[in-house]
Amino acid sequence: MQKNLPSTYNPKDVEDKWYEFWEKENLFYAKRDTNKQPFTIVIPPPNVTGQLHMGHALNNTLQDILIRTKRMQGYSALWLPGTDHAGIATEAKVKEQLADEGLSKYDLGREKFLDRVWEWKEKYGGTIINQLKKLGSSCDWSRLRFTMDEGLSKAVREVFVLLYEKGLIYRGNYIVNWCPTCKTTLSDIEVEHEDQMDKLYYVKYPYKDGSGYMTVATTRPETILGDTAVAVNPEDERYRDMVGKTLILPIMGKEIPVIADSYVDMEFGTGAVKVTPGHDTNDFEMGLRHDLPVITVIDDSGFMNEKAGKFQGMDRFDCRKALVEELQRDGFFEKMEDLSHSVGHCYRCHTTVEPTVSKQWFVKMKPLAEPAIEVVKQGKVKFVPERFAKIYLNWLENIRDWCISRQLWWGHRIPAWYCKECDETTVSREDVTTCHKCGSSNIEQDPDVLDTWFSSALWPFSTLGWPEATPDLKYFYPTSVLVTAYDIIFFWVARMIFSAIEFMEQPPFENVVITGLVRDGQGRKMSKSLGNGIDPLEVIDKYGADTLRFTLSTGNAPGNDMRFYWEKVEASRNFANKIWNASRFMMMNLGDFKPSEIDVKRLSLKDRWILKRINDVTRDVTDSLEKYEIGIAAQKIYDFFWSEFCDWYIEMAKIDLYGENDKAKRCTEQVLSTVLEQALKLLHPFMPFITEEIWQHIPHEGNSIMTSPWPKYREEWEFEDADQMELVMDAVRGIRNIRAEMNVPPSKKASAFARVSDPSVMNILKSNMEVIYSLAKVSEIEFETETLTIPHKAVSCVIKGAEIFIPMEGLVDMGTEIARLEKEKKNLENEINRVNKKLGNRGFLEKAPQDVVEKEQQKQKDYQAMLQKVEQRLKMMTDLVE
RNA sequence: GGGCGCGUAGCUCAGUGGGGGAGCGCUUGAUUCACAUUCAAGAGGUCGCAGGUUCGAAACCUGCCGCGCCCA
Repeated sequence: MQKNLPSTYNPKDVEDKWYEFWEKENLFYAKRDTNKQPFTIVIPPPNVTGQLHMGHALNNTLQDILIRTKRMQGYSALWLPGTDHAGIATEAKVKEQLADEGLSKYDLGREKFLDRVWEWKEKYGGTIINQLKKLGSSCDWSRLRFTMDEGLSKAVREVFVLLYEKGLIYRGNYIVNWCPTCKTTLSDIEVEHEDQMDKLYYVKYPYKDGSGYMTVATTRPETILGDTAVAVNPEDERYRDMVGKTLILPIMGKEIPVIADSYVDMEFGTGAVKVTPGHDTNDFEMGLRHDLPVITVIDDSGFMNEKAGKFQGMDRFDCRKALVEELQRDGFFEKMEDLSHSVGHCYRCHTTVEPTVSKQWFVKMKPLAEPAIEVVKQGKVKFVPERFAKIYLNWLENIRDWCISRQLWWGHRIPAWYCKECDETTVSREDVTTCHKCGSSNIEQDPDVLDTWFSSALWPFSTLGWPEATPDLKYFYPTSVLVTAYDIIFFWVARMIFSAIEFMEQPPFENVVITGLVRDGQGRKMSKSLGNGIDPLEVIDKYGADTLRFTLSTGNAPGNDMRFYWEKVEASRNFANKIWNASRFMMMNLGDFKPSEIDVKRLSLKDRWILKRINDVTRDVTDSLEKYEIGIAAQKIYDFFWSEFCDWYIEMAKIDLYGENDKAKRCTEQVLSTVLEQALKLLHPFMPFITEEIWQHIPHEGNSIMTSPWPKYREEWEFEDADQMELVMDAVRGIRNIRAEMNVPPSKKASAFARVSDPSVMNILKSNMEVIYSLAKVSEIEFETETLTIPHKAVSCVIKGAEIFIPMEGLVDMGTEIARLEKEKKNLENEINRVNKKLGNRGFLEKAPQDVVEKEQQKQKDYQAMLQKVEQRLKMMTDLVE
């Protein structure tokens, strides 16, 4: 065994080495094995153009923890990786690059532009994959997929055609969200609503018959140019007689009707609203109900078009000002007020979204949403934590049709061809050259591409080979769990669920584990514009991937946001170092040790205790991971390793390891080695690199810890008497406490007296005297059952069933000792009061479970005995002072 | 306007029916013997407020206050 290891762990020396080893040994490869259960996770595909950020780091750490655990538990564990073509983002990046050369995408033309994007993808698309490897992700890279791969593109076409044939995809003139900067449509969820301060303008619309005017309130006067009605609520008394009258639209001078629609909020403004079906979603719906004409007055760049008359060519916001001035001049303006309201912005560029009417492709959502609602309601798909199911359901229950066409070039081109001769649309799996109706070759493919999420929605099955019935699809589908952040439940999770139900006839996964966001130290979202992002690669470079992983997996519950702190990183780094040093200790002390099965009959109390503890921890960690309580699992193994294994067991083990008793030594070596290896295995999913590095140094079977079997709970390690260790530990703590309070340096060995009333306690303490000597720095303990003559100048502590005294050789400050005893007395009295109150309550005795009552009764006895001893001692000390 | 979450030690957060926890920070002491990225000891909390359910509430229910997020 290696003995000359550095005293601090250096991740840089080991991480890349082991990752290469795992890859070389093909350990990430998931083999279809009918003797094993499959366990499948598909990665939420990061943008191919992206860089790893903290969100990815968190999300992928959690997936890796789950997949590594299952792999060790004997499943055929597949973690399927890949990237997403990210239409808008990628196109934006390449456009930027072109701009540096003074070119636009139109200068290149579609084909050449796409060549550039592919070039760019080949060059930078691997970045995030390599970054995932740095994190330690045990993905099956042989199955790497990309949403624009041939197979996935085929799946997209198949889905489009099938939905079209079923009438679930249609093309129509409809109101859509338009970004005048990105020059594309956005789906409803790509619009971010933000409150902002604006003005609410009150404008007079005169009646045609000259009987005065009606005042309407609007935040967007520029859209007056496209008004086709004014609406009031049918219940509104004020306007009952006005419905059906005709108004003259200010500035434009044309006639528009007053209509009644229950959508109108009587409380808002004047209770009368202008209706602009061409530029407002709700107005558009109202327009449909009342058969109003649709007039768009703003073009795709956000400028007023030819329908805007003299305002043509003006920016929409400039037009607003100009128009208000004109209204004021012409006497149509009544007043304006400040108003805080919610305005939609483009999620990419933050431009104010312009609702506009245009011809787009849509997915009819109602029929698809219904079964997707059912599977969650019936628990066939479960969210962790559950509350996210509500968010999901609420969205699907109020869903509107999904606009899937995007005015971009990078993406899956819509497989629809329009005939210029007969106007027919041909939708086809294969590219076509002739119209399917009239046979004309004068046809043109739709220039638009599909929303990137359209292909992401198919990810859980398209990546496994669908629409082909591949063996992978058969074996690994449906997947087991999806791990993703709450901000893409609508974008992605919901769409995967309804797509999978439609095409695979079953949901894509059983469980959805929702993660929160990683925020900065002040709780702000990490963002490029704020410059407050922490680069995970920087953390890995400075502290190692294991440290980053542990930082992200502890102290946080599913679905809750977490803050990133360097102090937390350091704490995790310290833990890695602790693991390193505990292992180093073992390697330095085990010499020519050969592992063999533990002989339970030879074990000492400390051995039985630590075996019982690792056994419990094994069960608890396994259970927590099973419930996706990853933070709890991490905390449990952390506490065990540091507080129990290192602080107590290793310290106690030193006695045997450095002692003369060969049998005891061998036994301790055996236990030490067994517990360490088992702890390393439990830690492996969290910290794969350091555990592999150490495991390879210690005696082991197999070629990697990552494919070694996950520890099992063992009934033969239950050891009912192992709790006796607590008594010994209490004695050690008691003595340490006295020494600290009395300022006795550890270099000064004290001798102690123990007055023990309980013979079984006497036995336990006597047979573990060496432990007390060593850990509490005591040179000897003299035991007495009866009235031991204790030196007056001694301090004492009381534990269950015993009193321990340490003579202080004239150094005792009586005042300090009395104060210390008073404090202890008060603590005990408090405990006794609490217990007495409980036991004095008849309801408690009658209704509480028997074991709880018994526990309290035992406490009452123990505390009273302890209090009595403290009081006696206190009386003696005070008498002495007087 | 509707919904969700959070409020626990100085800070950041776990805990969710039966003696209030962790990390960091703070105080005191310790270093040839795995680790100062360490060890030992300690201080610090009417678990946001008010009601209720219960033998028993930080946890469950209701209301309120404060903060945040999502949807419209």
